[in-house]
Amino acid sequence: MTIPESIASFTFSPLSKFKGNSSIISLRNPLSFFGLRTGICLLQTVLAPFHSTSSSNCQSQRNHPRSMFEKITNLDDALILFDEMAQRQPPSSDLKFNQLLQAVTKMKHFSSSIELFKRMNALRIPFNVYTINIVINCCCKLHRTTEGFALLGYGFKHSIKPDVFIFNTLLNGLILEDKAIIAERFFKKLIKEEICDRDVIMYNTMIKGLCKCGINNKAIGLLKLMDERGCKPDVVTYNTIIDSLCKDEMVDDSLKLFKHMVLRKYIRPDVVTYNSLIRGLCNLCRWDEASKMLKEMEDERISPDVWTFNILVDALCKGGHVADAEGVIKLMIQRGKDPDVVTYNSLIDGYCLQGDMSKAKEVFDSLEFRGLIPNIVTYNSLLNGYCKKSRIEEAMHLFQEIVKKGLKPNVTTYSIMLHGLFLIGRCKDAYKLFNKMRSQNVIPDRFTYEIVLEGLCNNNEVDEALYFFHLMGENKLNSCTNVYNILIDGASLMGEAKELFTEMEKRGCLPNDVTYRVILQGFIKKEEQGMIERLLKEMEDKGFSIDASPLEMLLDQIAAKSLDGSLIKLIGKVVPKGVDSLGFKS
DNA sequence: ATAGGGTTAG
Repeated sequence: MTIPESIASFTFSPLSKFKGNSSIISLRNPLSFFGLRTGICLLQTVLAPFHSTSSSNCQSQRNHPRSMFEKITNLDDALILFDEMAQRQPPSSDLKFNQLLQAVTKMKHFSSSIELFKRMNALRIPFNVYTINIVINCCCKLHRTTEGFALLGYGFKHSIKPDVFIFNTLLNGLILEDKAIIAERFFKKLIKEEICDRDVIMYNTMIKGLCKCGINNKAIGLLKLMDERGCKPDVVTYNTIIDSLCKDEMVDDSLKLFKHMVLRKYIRPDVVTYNSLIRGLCNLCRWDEASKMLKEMEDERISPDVWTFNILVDALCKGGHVADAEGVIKLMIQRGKDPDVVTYNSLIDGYCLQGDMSKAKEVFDSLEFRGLIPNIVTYNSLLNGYCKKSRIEEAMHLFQEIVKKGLKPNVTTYSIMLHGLFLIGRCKDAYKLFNKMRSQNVIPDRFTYEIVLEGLCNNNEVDEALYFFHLMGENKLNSCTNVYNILIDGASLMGEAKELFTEMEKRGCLPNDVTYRVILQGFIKKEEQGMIERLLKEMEDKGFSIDASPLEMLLDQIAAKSLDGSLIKLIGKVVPKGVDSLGFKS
């Protein structure tokens, strides 16, 4: 296979010629993705041919909105128009009302849409199956799918027979709310009892649901099944699974599916397909392949969009190459793709990661001038930067600004702040903030709990941590292994640790390598021969290997004769393969 | 000719 010229000019840069191996360079230096010297010459080469035909002419095609409702860009105008339409004699058609409702929905004012529908009913303005679907969709987007189902009944009363659109909307609602089991039952019922026509969107929606709860195989199974049943999968079907596989770091499987789609099924990939794959490859630092993909999409006349550029900017920033990210932003502007707030959020994140808070702040301040409005993610990035540098006062100040700007701090915002407060030992303030979070109805997630528990442990508040942990009760924490690890690590009283260790298995959360490292270290410190033996045996049975740090501690203590040499045999069985220098035979 | 599905934050 030949490497495209434009990539080659970049990949086989002067340095790699000396080494005669491009992959070494790219592994060690992700920068090679964008050229060694300036960082962005690859992108320039790859992306240049399309420069003149960039999508600027797309805009001119949209000079004439299909309906006057597309002109409505803010909620107030929509509400005024509604009043006008409601008073008009003769009254506006249901078509017009639907268009208005849809315009409000497109602006994401879902509750307002529902309110308008209620007013239509109060005013006895007639509605149809489209109206009902728009409103059900609003309920679903607000995670109020139950109300969506209720509207179904309301429609029946008004002789509105639900169609496949409505059932798909509801199915999607269930999946948005993570009710996959109910969704699957609903889906099967629709199909088995032939309640409505089935179409590709119904299958796609169900496939998304399966992917969302991590059962990619089942999703692929359904993909095959729909094909067999004569419902042809389309690019969205494949995109859904391709993206899910990429997110689960199964990029090779994803690429296989991609090839299957293109070469066997003759389905043309689109920009979303490429974006998913490029993101997946970047996340695994497979830069060369990512740039090949970029080249491929250009060859296929699929123009990178703002998402594509944002993915590149984000990957570069996360890899610490902020200067290159800045270069990509210049490039995207050249190509007529205006950077959005997501672009700059990544950049802010990148500067924060480098610890360059003044640059981060500079980018943040530039948003206004660029006509962009910072969102909660923007604030979270900056907050995180300040907190990590223990600049808590500035963080606090920013936190207050969030509320002033009419934004709502979310679970991430609070978690970042809590982390910052614990970092500088302000446990009391952290506790206060935690309570404030609860009073604002922001639900802590597993990260929040981990931050609180770790924060307390690090500040020698192990008893508080344990108390807090038990207060959480049966609260289902997905990563409860992590939580136990933190607590076991924090509990210097080893009796407590032992209890937690037994308790975690009882609660169905399995110890992992971190658990064993942490608990082993504790018992080595306490020189508890018996417990160490038990743990080493258990590790051998479960196939865990010992970490470098407890191993070193163990050997030191054996050498100092504070632990018995008979342990050596057991240790040999849990030393990871490849550690031969220590003279163990496994 | 007015409704439904796929890609980015700690």
